[in-house]
Amino acid sequence: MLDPGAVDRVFHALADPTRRALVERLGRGPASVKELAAPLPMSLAAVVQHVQVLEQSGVIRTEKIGRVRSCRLDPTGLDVAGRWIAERRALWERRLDRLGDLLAEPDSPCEQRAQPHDPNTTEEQS
Amino acid sequence: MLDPGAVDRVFHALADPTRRALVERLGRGPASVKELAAPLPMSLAAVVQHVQVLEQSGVIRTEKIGRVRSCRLDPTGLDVAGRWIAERRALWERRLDRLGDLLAEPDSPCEQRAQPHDPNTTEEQS
DNA sequence: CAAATACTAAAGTTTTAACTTTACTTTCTG
DNA sequence: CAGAAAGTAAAGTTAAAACTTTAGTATTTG
Repeated sequence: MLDPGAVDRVFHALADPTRRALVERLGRGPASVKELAAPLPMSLAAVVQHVQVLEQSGVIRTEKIGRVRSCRLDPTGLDVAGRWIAERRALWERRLDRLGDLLAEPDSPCEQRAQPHDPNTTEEQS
Repeated sequence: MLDPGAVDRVFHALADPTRRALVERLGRGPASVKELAAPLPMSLAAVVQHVQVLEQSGVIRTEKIGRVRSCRLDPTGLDVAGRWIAERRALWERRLDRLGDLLAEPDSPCEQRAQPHDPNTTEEQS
């Protein structure tokens, strides 16, 4: 259920702004490494390295045809990151639900510090 | 629409495995910095620094009461990352849809090049 | 076939980030 | 009130990443 190594690789891949720019570009369709490098202020070799990181993390897929390596998005990688995030958010919401239950329960068997508490104040956080 | 600075901060924050571990821990409920540090093989000061990165990225919120700083998850940060990912995935799917349309069309005026090689740009020489 | 193209591999440099140590502040607790 | 507890701030150290340069290898193209 979500290989920790895969999670690590994909979040590391997405942490770099250049690599996110590559992903955004590839969202508009496949491109060669040369095309990816064109708008970027760095050497082709640097872009090749970024492409390798993205591929190893499963965020993109590449295929070499002749002397051109064509790159395109692969949803597998983004799914790993998306699922990790969704899981954390789900946990957070479950907790809020349970908290809501406790507050709704007028007579909970919960051994809380029974603070004298103004019944008018609503404790809320946004 | 998704401040690039915010995206950068949150993906940088989530790139570190220790920080993701902190987020996972906080998914099970709030905790002090000391409690967060307990299971980790590093100094308290290091954990404080991680907590600061997480807070500045909007992934967690903290509040200091007396001498203890209490930390809890804040969905705002994860939302930023989640939305960025969802947008890329949406683009990818729209593209597949269009491709499907083209393939379904038996008599399409198929433009060969999906990303037209810009006729204006002269091929670069190095 | 010679030159150009599009990478690729390896090594070195530089920047960034993580982590430590030390010293200090503030807030409890006995 | 003395000392412990829980951070915090700053500086230094170390390790990881990003990027460059150089020197290649296949693969077209004229």
